[in-house]
Amino acid sequence: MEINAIPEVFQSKLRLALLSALLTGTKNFRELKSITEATDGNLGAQLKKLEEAGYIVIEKAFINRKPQTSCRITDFGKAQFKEYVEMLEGVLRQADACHS
Amino acid sequence: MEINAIPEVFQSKLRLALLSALLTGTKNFRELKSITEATDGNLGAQLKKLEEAGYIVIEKAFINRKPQTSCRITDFGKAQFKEYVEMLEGVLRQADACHS
DNA sequence: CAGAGAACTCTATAATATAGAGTATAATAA
DNA sequence: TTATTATACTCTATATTATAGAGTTCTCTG
Repeated sequence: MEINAIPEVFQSKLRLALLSALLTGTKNFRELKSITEATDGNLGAQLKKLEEAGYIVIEKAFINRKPQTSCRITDFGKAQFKEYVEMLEGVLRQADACHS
Repeated sequence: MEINAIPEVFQSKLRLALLSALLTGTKNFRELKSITEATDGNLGAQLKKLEEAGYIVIEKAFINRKPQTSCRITDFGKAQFKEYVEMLEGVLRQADACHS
């Protein structure tokens, strides 16, 4: 990943928080809302963007007779997240090398 | 640093690229323009934001009889960048722990 | 069928990034 | 002194994006 080509996905605090939450396991809409304190509308919109970008999958079901939207990060999403962090780590390493 | 409180500064590809470039040493306006391929207006605006946030210092001088704007990352800027990366590393570590 | 809970869609607003024109500055040349 | 040049800035308009919130849809319950 190039610093000049950072995916759109990572340029939003909320999307980053959602991905972070999902990295530790599948979560439903309610849980994500509670974790991020986003409004329904915004949460839905950003989840949709993450899905469209292939970072997560959204599954709808009725559980305990209530609708539940379950969100799971994809392998691609995980890999991209990791790549993003590794790119930043690379920047730091290079910076350290310059001053040693 | 908390995932829900990521500084504004990091929510822009261009600002991130500028900080990355400056982590390896002081650079002038021309160099940053060439590295990021930003327009003058946008570059000036984003550099100003970085300066206002205390991440960089901007120094103006005439070198070789030409005006030159020299940008340098501050200790605070470096520390924040490092904190940001470390926070993301923490997220990854936690995620790995969940699947081991 | 009415009501409740969940999550969505839609729309309007606010915030932000970006482009580009125009401007200020200092040095130099004439 | 005036014109010219290079640099980087300011200002403004536009485009993009995030966000809030109202209203809608859906399924189950009573």
